[in-house]
Amino acid sequence: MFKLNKCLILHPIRNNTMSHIELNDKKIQILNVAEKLFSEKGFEGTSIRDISKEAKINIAMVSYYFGSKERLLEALIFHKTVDLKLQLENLLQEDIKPLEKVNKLIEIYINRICLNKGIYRVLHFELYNKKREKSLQAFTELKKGNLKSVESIIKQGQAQGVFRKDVNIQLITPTIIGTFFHFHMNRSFFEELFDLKTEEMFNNYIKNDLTKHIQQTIKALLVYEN
Amino acid sequence: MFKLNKCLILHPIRNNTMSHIELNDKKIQILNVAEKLFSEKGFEGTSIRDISKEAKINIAMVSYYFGSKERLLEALIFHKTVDLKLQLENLLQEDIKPLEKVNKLIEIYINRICLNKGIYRVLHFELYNKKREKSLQAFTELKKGNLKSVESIIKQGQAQGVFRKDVNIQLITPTIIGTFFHFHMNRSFFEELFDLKTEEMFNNYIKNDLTKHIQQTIKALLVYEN
DNA sequence: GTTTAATTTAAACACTTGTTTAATTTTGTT
DNA sequence: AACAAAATTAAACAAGTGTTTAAATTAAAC
Repeated sequence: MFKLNKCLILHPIRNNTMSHIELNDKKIQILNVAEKLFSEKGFEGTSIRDISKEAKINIAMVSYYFGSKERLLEALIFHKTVDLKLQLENLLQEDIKPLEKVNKLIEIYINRICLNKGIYRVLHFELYNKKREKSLQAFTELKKGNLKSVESIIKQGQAQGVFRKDVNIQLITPTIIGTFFHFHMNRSFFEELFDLKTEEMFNNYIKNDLTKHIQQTIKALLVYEN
Repeated sequence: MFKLNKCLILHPIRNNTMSHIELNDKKIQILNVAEKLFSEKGFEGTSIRDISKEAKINIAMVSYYFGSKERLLEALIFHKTVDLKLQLENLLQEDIKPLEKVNKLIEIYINRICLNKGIYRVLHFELYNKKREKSLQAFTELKKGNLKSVESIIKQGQAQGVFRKDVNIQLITPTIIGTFFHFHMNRSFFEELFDLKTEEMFNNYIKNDLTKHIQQTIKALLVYEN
C-alpha cells in the first residue's frame, strides 16, 4: 500500500539488547492496547490512531517502535504465544493417570486462551486471511508442537489400555478449543441464555460448567466402556 | 461517520414487491461477491470498491441498492440464514431413533455451514464486535430457534432412556459447531497435516472423517453405557 | 413516440488511513 | 555543562474510505 522510501531504524536499541526481545514499558503498553482493540474491532477495524489514543502516545510511536502496523501484529503474536509451549511440555513429564493428564490439558488450554482472549480471537480471524500468512507462521509452529503433546498424552493412555484406539487424535484439539471458542465468540448469546450478568459470573461459568462439559465430552470419547 | 443530508429512496421498488425481499440478479450478484470478500478479508477489510470491481458494477450501485455497507451486511445475513430454521424444524418431525436424529442434526449443521462458509465466518467475527450488534439480531434469533430444536431432540432421547441425563444440553451445539469451525478456521494447518491437496479432498475429509468424529464424540457423550 | 421511472455512470465530497518528515524535548554519558 | 542518542511531537503526505451528486442511459408505460 505504502512504500518505505527510506530504510528507517525500525528497532531502536537501548542497553545493547535487541528490541524485539527487550520490551520496555511503552512497547508493552502499546501491545496491550493493540491486543484489546484488535480483538474488539479486528485488525483492519483498528487504526493506529485508535491505538495511540487509547495508549496515550503519539501516532508516530507505533511506527517508531514496531516499524509498521503489520509488524506490530507480528510482535503481538510472538509476545503472547511463547510460553504455552513450555506449559504443555511440562505437563507431558508429569507422572499422573492419562485421564487426569487430559483433564489438565483441557484446563491449560482454557486458562491460556482465557488469559489471552484478545490475541487468540485476532489469530483465528486473521489467520484465514491469506495475506497475513507470514505474520502467523509462528502460530502454526506453536500448533504443531501442541498437537505432538496431545498425541503423546493420548497414546500413553492407549498403551495403558484405558483409552480406546478408534479415535481421531488429530481432531481432539479442534473439539476442545472449538467448543471453548464457539462459546466465547457467541458470548452475548450465552450471557443471556445462562443469565451471566457480570464478568465474574461469565468467567466462573467457563471455569466450572464449560470446562466440565469439555472434560466430560473428551472422557466419553476416549474411555473404553463397551 | 457520514450523515444522510437527504432521505434517499433506498429500496427501489419494481413489480410492486418490497425490495428487501425481492432480490433481482444484480442484487444477488452483489451479495455473493460481498459474501466472498467479507469472508476472505473481513467486513472492515473489504471496501465497496473491492466489491464493485469484483462484481463488475459501479461503486454507487451498492448504496443505491442497499443504502449503505452496513445494510448490505444485514441483507446478506438475512438472505443466507432463512432456511436453516425450516430444515431443523422438519428434522424434529421425522420418526427416527434419537441417535439417528442427532447424527442427522450434525450433518445438517455441517452441510449448512459448508454451503455458506463465507457468511458464517463473517457472522462469527463481526458478532463479537459490539457496534455491529443490530445487524446481527436476526442471527441471534436463529440461534435461539436452533437451540430449541436441539433441546427437544435430546429430551426425546432422554425420555426414551437412550440418552443420559447428566449432560449440559446447551453446550452441545458449541461442541458440534465449534469443532467444525475450528477445523475450518485452521484450514491451511489441517490441509498440511492431512495432506489434503485439492478442494475436493478437503471437502471429502469434512464429509467423512470430521463428520464421523463429531458424531462419534456426541454419541459417546449422550449414550448410556455405565 | 413521448413521458415517466429506474438504472447506471463518473466525479466529487468529506473524512480516515498508515506512514514519514523535521523539529523539539528528554535522557544518558562523559 | 556539553554532547550525543533516544524519545516524542505536530504536521504533512499520498492514498483509500463510504457516500452522494447530478447527469446520462436504459427500460417501461401510456
